[in-house]
Amino acid sequence: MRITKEQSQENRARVIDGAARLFRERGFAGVGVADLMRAAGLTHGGFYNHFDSKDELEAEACKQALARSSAKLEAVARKEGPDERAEAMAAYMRSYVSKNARDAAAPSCPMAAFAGEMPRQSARIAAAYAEGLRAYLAMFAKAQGASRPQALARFSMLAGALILARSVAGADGALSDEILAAANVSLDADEDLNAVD
Amino acid sequence: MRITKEQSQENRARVIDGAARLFRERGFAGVGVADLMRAAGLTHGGFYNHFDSKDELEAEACKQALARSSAKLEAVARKEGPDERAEAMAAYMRSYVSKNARDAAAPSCPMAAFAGEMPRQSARIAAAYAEGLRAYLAMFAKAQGASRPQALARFSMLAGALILARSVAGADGALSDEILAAANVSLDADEDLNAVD
DNA sequence: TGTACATCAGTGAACGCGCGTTCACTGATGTAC
DNA sequence: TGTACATCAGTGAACGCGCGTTCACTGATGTAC
Repeated sequence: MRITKEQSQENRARVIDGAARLFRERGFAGVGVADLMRAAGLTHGGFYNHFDSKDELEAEACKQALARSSAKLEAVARKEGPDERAEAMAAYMRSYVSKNARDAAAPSCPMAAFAGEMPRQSARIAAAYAEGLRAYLAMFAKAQGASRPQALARFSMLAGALILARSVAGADGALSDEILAAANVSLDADEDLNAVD
Repeated sequence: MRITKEQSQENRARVIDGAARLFRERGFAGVGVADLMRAAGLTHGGFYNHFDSKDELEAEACKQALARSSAKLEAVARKEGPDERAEAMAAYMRSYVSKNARDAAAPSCPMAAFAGEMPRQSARIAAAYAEGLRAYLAMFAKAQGASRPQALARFSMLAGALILARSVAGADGALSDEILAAANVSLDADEDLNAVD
């Protein structure tokens, strides 16, 4: 049952979209090729018409997920006027460590979701991830307006809080909430500091 | 070839020790039962003489790794005099985000190493991890002497920086170094702040 | 524009491999007398 | 204390399952005339 080229391209895109979500939910090793194709409404046999290997799809999905995160931040960085931008960035950071973000099945932040697995991934995937993280952090620093070390440390704090809060969400909800709350307190303190300057 | 009870207990302990290291290096799913037994100088068949399942060993290894981290911190928290303790804690935190810590094959911090996988682990493992993290964070706050939200945010920053630095260590060493350096700058700033108070 | 043929995205069975787990067996240790 | 037997930690083959990947096949699309 041959299909049109457009349909095929659309199928490929649908596989990547689904993969980006499923990998964030269950990790790379936690999703099989059959799952990935099923999520796009296909059967597993056709997988290799689109990708050399599962590894290639992992790299593609990683690249796409990170690029989309950068794009969201770019919208913040592009705001006219420093006040408006600071406000948008504050909202972005608060939403980053919100309970909604923590409780989403597919983690809202692919950088945080994939970071732990990266040391054990292939060079191809690690390169796609590093490239995406570099671009994201550049945008983060721009949107934040502070010095680059400050921006990196602040993102580290947000990512760490999200990862830690997720890690105990099931077994100790109170501790998880406390970690998120502490991240918000830290953001408050930073805002006050900036207001004084 | 039956062996003494003492030898058997020692074997069990050796399996858990090796597991705590191997799981940190390669993740839970990345180490097989045969690997775990081989690391203790045994063959895979005897595994179930010591553990109900691989899952039980994962929980045991997790518990032990976290308990040892807490014990190290307790040594810091127990220092006499606030100055001596502050100094020891500053050294602890700097070592936490050092290049040595990042480059170790088995991550120095089991909390950071396991966090990303926790949302997908069994209740048994998640409970052991949450219990361990709760104890560790209590000790961290005590050793640091600041408010609990401040302590949680600071640990989030350190853990996030370590995880992110490790995630790109192979593909972008410069970015990885920059992330660690930023964490150190942030620690400097906090120290100055405390010195002023 | 119609027609005949080649192409190739998708299907589902099959392969090979590694893994967690089970099992029959071994033989030194532990124990009952 | 010495002896005979039961126990059980360790061994390595085997099982069953899921996974990534391959393959022969299908039939609608694309293309050459």
